[in-house]
Amino acid sequence: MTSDLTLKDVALLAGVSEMTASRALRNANDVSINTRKKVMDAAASIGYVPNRIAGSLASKKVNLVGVVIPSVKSYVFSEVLDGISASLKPSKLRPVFGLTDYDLDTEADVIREMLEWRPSGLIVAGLEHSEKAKKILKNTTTPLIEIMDTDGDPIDSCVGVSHYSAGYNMALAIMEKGHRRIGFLGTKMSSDFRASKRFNGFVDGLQSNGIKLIDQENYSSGSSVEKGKNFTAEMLKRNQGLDCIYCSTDVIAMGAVMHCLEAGISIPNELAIAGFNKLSMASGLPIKLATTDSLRFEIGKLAANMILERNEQNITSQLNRSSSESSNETDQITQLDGHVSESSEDESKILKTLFSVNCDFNEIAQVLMFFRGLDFIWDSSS
Amino acid sequence: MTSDLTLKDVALLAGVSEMTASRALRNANDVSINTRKKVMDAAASIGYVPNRIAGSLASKKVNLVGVVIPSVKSYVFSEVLDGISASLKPSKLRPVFGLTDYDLDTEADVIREMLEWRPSGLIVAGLEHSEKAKKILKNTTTPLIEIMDTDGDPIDSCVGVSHYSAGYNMALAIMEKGHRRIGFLGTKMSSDFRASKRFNGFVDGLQSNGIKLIDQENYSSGSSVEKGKNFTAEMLKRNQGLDCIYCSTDVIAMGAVMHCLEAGISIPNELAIAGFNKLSMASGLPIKLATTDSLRFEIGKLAANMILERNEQNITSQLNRSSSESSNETDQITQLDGHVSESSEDESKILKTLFSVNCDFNEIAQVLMFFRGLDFIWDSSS
DNA sequence: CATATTTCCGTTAGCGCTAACGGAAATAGC
DNA sequence: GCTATTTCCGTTAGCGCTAACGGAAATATG
Repeated sequence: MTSDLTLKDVALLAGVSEMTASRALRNANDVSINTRKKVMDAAASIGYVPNRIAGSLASKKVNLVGVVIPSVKSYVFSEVLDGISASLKPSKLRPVFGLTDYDLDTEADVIREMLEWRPSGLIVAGLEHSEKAKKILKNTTTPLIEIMDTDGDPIDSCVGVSHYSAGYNMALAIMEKGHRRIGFLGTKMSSDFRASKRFNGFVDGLQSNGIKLIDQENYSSGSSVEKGKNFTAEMLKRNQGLDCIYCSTDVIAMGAVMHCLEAGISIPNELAIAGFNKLSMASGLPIKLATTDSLRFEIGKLAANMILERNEQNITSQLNRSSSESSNETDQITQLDGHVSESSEDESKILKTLFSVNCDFNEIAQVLMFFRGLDFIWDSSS
Repeated sequence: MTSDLTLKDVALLAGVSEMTASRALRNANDVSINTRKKVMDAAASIGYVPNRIAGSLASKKVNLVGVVIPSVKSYVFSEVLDGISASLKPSKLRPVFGLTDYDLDTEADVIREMLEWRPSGLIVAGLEHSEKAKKILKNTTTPLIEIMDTDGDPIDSCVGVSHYSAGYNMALAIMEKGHRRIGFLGTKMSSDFRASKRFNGFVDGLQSNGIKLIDQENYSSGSSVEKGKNFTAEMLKRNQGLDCIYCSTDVIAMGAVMHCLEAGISIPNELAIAGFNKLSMASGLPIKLATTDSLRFEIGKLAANMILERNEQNITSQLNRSSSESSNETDQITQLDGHVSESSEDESKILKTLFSVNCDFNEIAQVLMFFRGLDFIWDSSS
């Protein structure tokens, strides 16, 4: 309706210069209380909404954090987003989400699009990227946190859990409970690297005891309780004497539980079931699931905090720079740049501390396994 | 690492003007194949990433769609986001999400922040907003779609289902099945308007048959399977002879089912259970849930499509404008503005047709209820 | 009372890109 | 052969805002 209002309109109405109006609206210094009120009132009266595009261009500050994840449908990433939102809420930074659909080419496009906005930080799920994406990411000054996974080489910093270890340790826990005839149920792993790492870890874990998988089913497309239920039924039909199924996620494991409830199969006496993620909705099952906590909320929270820290660093280093002698500034900048690039490239990567994950061995529900997450943060910036 | 590259760098390297470089990179017309390749190569060789902030300011096109929702944790909104993403994917528009935490003041802030980016469209969950938010929304030229709900007055356009009707019709369906001693289980409704509308509709529906709720439990904070399970247990303990529970969401209803499975209560013979949303994960239950489809994906898809349509309209109307005589342009604009503002303000709102929802009376699973969604789109722009 | 300091506001000059126009070169038309 | 058209590229002038500086007015200092 109202054609777009600009600062000029506000300034004219308030009887001040554009600059003063700008300062007043941003709560910057150097404005008297009276004029500030005048400007505020003027802006409110005409319903002025500042143009962030112009503001960001002029100030070179964008205050957006790009978040690149495979999907929002999965119950996994939504909690990551929630953690990120929680961390960023008190700050000026806001998350912007991009979806890759588990496709590396799409991911590269999304990352590129994100960087075109010159965000204050970038959070990307996973350590696997296309060559194109890697090149872009290595070339950028934007703080980058790769999340969810730690099995691989982070480009900048990363926060996550080791999915290989999750699988490996779950295998050990399962065997310790005496199970030997074990099956695996999960999605096709070509595109879900973390699921595939869990699978590999699991197989290796079994192998360490000389045990091999009896059966495995890798169905395509997304996980669902229903699929878990149906495939469990099929797998049990195929394999007499199967005494344990490791599912690639809790969603599938819930389906397995559902089948057992329906078919009257006793858990874990006749069949043990393990999943991954520690989804909250699984906690309502009549039988508690054995699972590994993937610490989704915490990972999101921490990743966002790391971005915040980096931003504060940038701000303070800029302050230091401007407070020092203003002559010969080019040298100063070069030095700063040199320092930053060194610390983020050459510095040996530091293993920080960690989450302590509670063991969740549920005796009441008669379930058999638990797993202590092997989780760490990899931060090249400290 | 590389300090930020600009178009100038590319242009210099390619030996052309900035304008030509800009055109080449945007695949615009008026560039020969040779120079385009030269520019592309130059850009690739130095790893140039265009600055969208500057581009958007100059072209006055932002290509972002703001999406304002209460939460991402809830299994509900993630599917809406998915629908929006699906629709926008083939276009140039990209979704940006903002979370309100079911708080209207936060919502107003988020909406304002979104509009500061001058998005191509805004999708906001719900029809209830703070006065401040309403004022901003009424004042903006940005296409606005309010989603999820239709019980109320949309500011611009809306897509959703009637939650009041969902509750009302579920009550009718339940009574038709012969149930009379009915309880309600849900979250505190002060902040979740749609849940509260379902509740009111449900109570009115029962009332239409002279029936009153036996018991109700409105717990605070979010829904979870576990809470549903525990509160069902409590409600059954309090009320002998309760024969049906209507839950404010499927998540809670799943918990109710879990309790029954655990306690050996037969569904629906001893206790009928109904929910809302038709969540896919509920489809894996040994017993199918009675529920109402909230058409989350479809709503998201449609809302995004409406934004796309509006944008095409704007583009074509701009084309028409520029193709007509270029003199006296001011008049033309005024006329256009007048037309647009009239059609979006004064035009009587049109009830379009809609989704046809399949009835899902599940005989196999022995569940008793179904509901045909009363869903429509409210579009003031057509 | 003169000077130093602080408070406040305006002016200038961009941020990095693109719309719009104009003009030269290449091609077409007769 | 000269004009009309098309193809291609550059120049100019912003988009709406803010950083940085400078200067006047108000206040503090001796």
